[in-house]
Amino acid sequence: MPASRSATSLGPGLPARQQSLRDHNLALALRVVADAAGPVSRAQIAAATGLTRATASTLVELLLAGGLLRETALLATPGSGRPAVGLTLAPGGLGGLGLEINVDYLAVTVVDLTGEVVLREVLDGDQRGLSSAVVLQTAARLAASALAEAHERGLRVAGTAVSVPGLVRDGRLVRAPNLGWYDVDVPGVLRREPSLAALDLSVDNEANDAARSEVTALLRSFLFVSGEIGVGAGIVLDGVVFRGTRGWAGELGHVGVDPAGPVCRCGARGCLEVVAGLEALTRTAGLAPTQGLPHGVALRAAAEAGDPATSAALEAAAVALATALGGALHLLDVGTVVLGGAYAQLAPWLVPTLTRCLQERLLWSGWERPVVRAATRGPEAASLGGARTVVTRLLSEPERWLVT
Amino acid sequence: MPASRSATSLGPGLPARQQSLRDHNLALALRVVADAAGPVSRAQIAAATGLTRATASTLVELLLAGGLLRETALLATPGSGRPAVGLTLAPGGLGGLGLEINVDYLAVTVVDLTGEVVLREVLDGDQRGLSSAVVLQTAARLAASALAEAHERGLRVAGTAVSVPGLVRDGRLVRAPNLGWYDVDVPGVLRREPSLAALDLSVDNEANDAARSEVTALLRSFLFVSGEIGVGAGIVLDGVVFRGTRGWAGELGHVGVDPAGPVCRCGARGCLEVVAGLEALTRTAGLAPTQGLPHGVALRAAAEAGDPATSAALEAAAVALATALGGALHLLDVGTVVLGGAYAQLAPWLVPTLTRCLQERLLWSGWERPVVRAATRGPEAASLGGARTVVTRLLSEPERWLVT
DNA sequence: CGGCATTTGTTGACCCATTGAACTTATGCT
DNA sequence: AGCATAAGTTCAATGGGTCAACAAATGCCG
Repeated sequence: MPASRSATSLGPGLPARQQSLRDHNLALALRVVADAAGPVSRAQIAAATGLTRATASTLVELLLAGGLLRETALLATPGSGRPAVGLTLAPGGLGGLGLEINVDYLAVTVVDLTGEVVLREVLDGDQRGLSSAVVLQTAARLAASALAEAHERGLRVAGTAVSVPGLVRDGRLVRAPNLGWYDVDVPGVLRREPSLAALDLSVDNEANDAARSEVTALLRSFLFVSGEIGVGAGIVLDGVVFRGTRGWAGELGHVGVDPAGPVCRCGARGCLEVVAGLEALTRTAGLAPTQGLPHGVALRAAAEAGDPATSAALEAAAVALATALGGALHLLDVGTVVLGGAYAQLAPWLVPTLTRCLQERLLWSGWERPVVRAATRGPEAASLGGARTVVTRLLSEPERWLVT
Repeated sequence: MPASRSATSLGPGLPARQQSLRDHNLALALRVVADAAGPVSRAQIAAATGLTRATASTLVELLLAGGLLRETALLATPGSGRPAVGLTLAPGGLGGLGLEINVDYLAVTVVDLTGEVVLREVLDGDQRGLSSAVVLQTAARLAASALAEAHERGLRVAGTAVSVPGLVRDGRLVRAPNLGWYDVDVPGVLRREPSLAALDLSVDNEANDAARSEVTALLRSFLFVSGEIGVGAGIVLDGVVFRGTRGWAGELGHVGVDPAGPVCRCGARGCLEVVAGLEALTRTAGLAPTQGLPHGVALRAAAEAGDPATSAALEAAAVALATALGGALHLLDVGTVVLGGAYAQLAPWLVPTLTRCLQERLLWSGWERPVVRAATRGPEAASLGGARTVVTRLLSEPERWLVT
């Protein structure tokens, strides 16, 4: 399995110094441990990286001293020879925090270096109508308490990822229509909470972070489709979210699926969003427009009850989704679709038709089957994905966390 | 302007040695010279890269010895102080060769380190019906003669890029329907020509290489749409062609644009290809199916003559293209479309409608205008793009070309 | 039970690339 | 002519990886 990923120090355009060698090789050694199933020996690190045993040893020494690795029991050696000392990622040493601010809940997740969830909290409640300052203060308190709790358990949080349901540019939330927020300096406001003041904060779109939460060793490239009132996609290529030239990539909702379809709020005709978005689904299913309550819940209930109008609406949505996704998969050459957001709950009714239509549509379905499945995470998805991102970055630049 | 690009030595997963430092910094220094408008001094290289003047000097010394750089006249210094020695890419030293094998012509282009065309030859002639062995032998001879000619002018060709109109996987041409070729070992056959035997040969899809030929310092991310009987796209992101997980990315032709459209040979309904491909265009325009002669020529003639059926057909194609491209631009967050292949010739009739429809469709057209324009290159596009790719790779790993 | 092969991890001399500071070279300005 | 200024070079110092030898810890076999 290729270690892959990227961005291990030595950015292009930057000069390489001796220190860069160290940084690169530290990350390399650390990644071997992170990607391995069980404990790993120094000799195995040397073999896997191509470095000398001598170098591997010194690197491991530094990582141990920095609290990133931990020695475990001896490894069971197959043949004869001196037994190896096992090395694993240090649990409970360093970790990452993810904080999600969404329309009807706030969520926080803390993970350790292994990516395991240490701590999670979801705070339900409709945030619409509240000012951004108030909501962000609540979120900041939530994060601060999680931070304190994590600290109490001996976990140093290395950074925080904030997920928001809107367009992010240079760390600022440009607009979040569903919250009614425009041009909010999210990190700035969060940092007013004293215990967050010094933290390394990064902000990204909620769908991107949710997509990241679905990355596994086996599934590293896929399209994460988030179906809510709007329809968005997180494009994940080899474990990395593709953001496009301006960070606006993944606008699946405004892919045209029917030139004869209804007019969208964007002005065009037959966008996926107006055909298969939750509002359209609810209307086509003949359900009353739900106030406050998420559309997904009502739809799922109706589908479970076997309501024929709802079934027909879901069928039509699946066909439209297949058209849009077929185009996207052809363009990007990706083989897997993960249904997230409200689509995850509706997956049992969407997947069969969607899969069938995609198979009919995709040029390469004769060679490789397209895979469509529901997201595995609920509302904690984005905060988990954010927290994992922090950890991934940590693993790729460990030098920042070594005591000097 | 960011130097960007990528892949300057030190691949992820590989250990970093002292030599890697050298390699990285050599490429860095070389890129400064390559990206600069005029000659550059050692001191400027040092300043631009962040390296010491001492290091910059030794790097330049190596690049001079390797024939990659050349000293020019002194630079006009603005103030006082010792005048600087100018450095430029060595013209006529190392270069790259691009060879295109297409349905109705063969083409070869040789460029020097600066990307300037040194030599070009196009051999017209329908290749259909001929066996791959025969065609490839002709192509090999063409390349060999270009190689000899270049050699005579003192140019060392560092590598060769072969462009083919079909699906490439691991260097093999899996299938090229328009040529009727299936599973051809292109490099293997080409290497039977003695003077090509030792060359570094790489193979890629013709549309990808044509797309590369449109990359400039100002335009580094765009969608290159190649309209022939099929419709393909080369996705260029920050100067690099995006290939997808299996190398099949850019299949724009089978993006669905009309659920009520005609059935495509892929089995689906309303693919872009059956609505706006050349065959469809010719048919809708009421022109006789042209034998041998490229469809594009007949269409352009009819359009120039003001034939109303042709105008209507082009208008309809532009609308369909806008639907497909709107989706693609939304997904990828790219702002520019370059029309290539036969679309380039038809651009005057396509661009106005296409631009208008895209502006109506794109969410961000209020902030930034989408740009649609015709490709600047004719049949030499792919071979030029291929040759440039060779040079780009050369510039990113200069250590391979330094005498030891 | 003892010697031996085998593998792990460590030590120290060596190599090599970048740094930093001093130095030389070549020009413009006064 | 003298001085300021900037370009390019030299050389000892720094630091990181390699290499080979070695010590440590185990299994195997006689």
